[in-house]
Amino acid sequence: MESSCSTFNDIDNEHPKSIIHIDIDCFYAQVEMVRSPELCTVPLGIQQKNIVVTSNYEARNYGIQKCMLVTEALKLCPNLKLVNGEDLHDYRAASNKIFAILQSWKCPVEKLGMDENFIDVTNLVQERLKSTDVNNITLSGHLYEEPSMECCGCHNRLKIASQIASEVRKKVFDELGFTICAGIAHNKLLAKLICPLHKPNDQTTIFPQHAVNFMATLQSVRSIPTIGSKTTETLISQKVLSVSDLQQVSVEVLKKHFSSDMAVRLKKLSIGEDNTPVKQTGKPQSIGLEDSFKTVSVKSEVEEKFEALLQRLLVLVREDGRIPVSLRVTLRKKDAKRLSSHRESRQCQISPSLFTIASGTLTVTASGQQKLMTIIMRLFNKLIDLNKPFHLTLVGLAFTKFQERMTGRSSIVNYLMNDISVQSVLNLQNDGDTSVSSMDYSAASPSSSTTTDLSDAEVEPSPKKPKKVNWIAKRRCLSKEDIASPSKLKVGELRLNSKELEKVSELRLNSRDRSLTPRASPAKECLSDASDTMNDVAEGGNCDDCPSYVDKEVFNALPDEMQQELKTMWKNPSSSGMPVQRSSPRTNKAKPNTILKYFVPHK
DNA sequence: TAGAGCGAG
DNA sequence: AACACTCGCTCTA
Repeated sequence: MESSCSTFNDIDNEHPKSIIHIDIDCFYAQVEMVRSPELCTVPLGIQQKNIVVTSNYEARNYGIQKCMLVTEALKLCPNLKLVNGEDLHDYRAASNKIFAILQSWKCPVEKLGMDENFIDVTNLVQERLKSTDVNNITLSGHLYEEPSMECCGCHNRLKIASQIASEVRKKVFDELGFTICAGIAHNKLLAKLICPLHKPNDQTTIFPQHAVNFMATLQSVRSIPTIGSKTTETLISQKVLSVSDLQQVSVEVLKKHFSSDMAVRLKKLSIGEDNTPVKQTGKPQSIGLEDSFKTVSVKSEVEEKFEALLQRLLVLVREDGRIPVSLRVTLRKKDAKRLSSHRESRQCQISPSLFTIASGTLTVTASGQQKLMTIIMRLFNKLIDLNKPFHLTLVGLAFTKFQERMTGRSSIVNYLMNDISVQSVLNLQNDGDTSVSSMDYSAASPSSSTTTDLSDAEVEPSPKKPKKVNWIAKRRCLSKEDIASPSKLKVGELRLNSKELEKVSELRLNSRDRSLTPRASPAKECLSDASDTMNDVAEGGNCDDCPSYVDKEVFNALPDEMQQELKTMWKNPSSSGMPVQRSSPRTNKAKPNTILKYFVPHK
């Protein structure tokens, strides 16, 4: 059942979007080959523990496969050159560099792990279409299948998208030396699934009309993203094994085992339909760590574990720069029945005043750390009855909310309290043509004067208001430093044992030290009290017009217009969304946000 | 809002 | 190959 297409050629059509999926070839191996070009000509394997996690194509000729035992791999290829890949630092750095390049097309980019990205080039395609002869558009790279009929105009759009994909691949190769694959389609699902059809260093486009047939070529339902192990199990229990099976089974049957929404979703996926948006990747919504072990049954031991976790976690939070306002404690009890991940957790709000911002650096006082430990153990007590014996196999700690999702203006205040961010903004202004100005969404975003209310209400964006949702998505972007500095890493990509973690932490600290302007001269320019809480400083600003937490040099470097606005804001904090009290309810009225032209908040 | 479950890499 | 770790999304009470 091929989807019927209209012959309309306007924007309001059936397949309006153009999505590129980017996949870096044998990522770890390429990082090593780029670093040491002599490795390019030999079979290379990346080793973690005693397995080869990936290999270059030279090695694959010998039959080396992902996650093969080292012994086995060496049998197949005695000459296999092995490089230890347990320290992910350089891989993360490379991943971030690539991400930065992808941002230069000024389209939403969503990072998926270290070696995959989605780019929504819909708007860019639309732009290019205006200055293109629609009768003479060529496709770049492979096409899954020649079209047998006209469609809504998506063929031309996807052809242009394929050209963009070529540009992307060329630029990444020219600047960093990485070869990558791309899949081009009108949605994320198809773009991702079509991507590996021609590997390595190549690209494939699929037109919507071939979606159903293409999906039917997939062996297992498991190959569809969002269908994981559990869903596969359930489907198999209904004799649905292949994607083709899923295409044929009735929604009614599916509804017996899945929610109505999920049932419909599964059916759509099976025929290649997917309307999930590409979400601009930004800072994580939670920062956490966990530690597993054989067993811990003593309270004091638990306390030590949490203490250690907290220390590491505070490093990460400091690097992130945002002030956490919620803390979660997780644990896993030793369960006779199943070792599997039966976690339990408790969380609570924490006072932002536990954290201090001094000279742009987030810190926690000793007493603040003690208070945090008290909170942690209180949450722990909610999970465990200390009067009874207990056996734990895992403890975890995570900050799950951050103080920053405030009004447009107050988010600017956050910028000024974090010199890394301010620098990134200044960079933006100084070299406007920079290739990594990820925050310029002028073409895609609604005119700023129409979107004034950036109040708390948007923390939970209403899916019914696409405009607002767009805005949220666009506000979630990385600053230049986020991308360039290896110290700003997505915690989710951290997968090291504790020793490695310590090493990385050191690296992060070092690189941060380098990236910050002064070494350590706290409170020189202003009479700021290091123990000021954010609330305190917000009310007690001095230093002429700018409060103590603002670097005066930075302030002076800002455009006059913005200086004026900020001064007004500081004089009248209560009406301007200053971070006086984060408990202030949703009283924010719409207000001018011209200042947002200069800042794009982290989140 | 908190907590659990699922999915991804 | 299975497991460990971290993060995001969604559903439910």
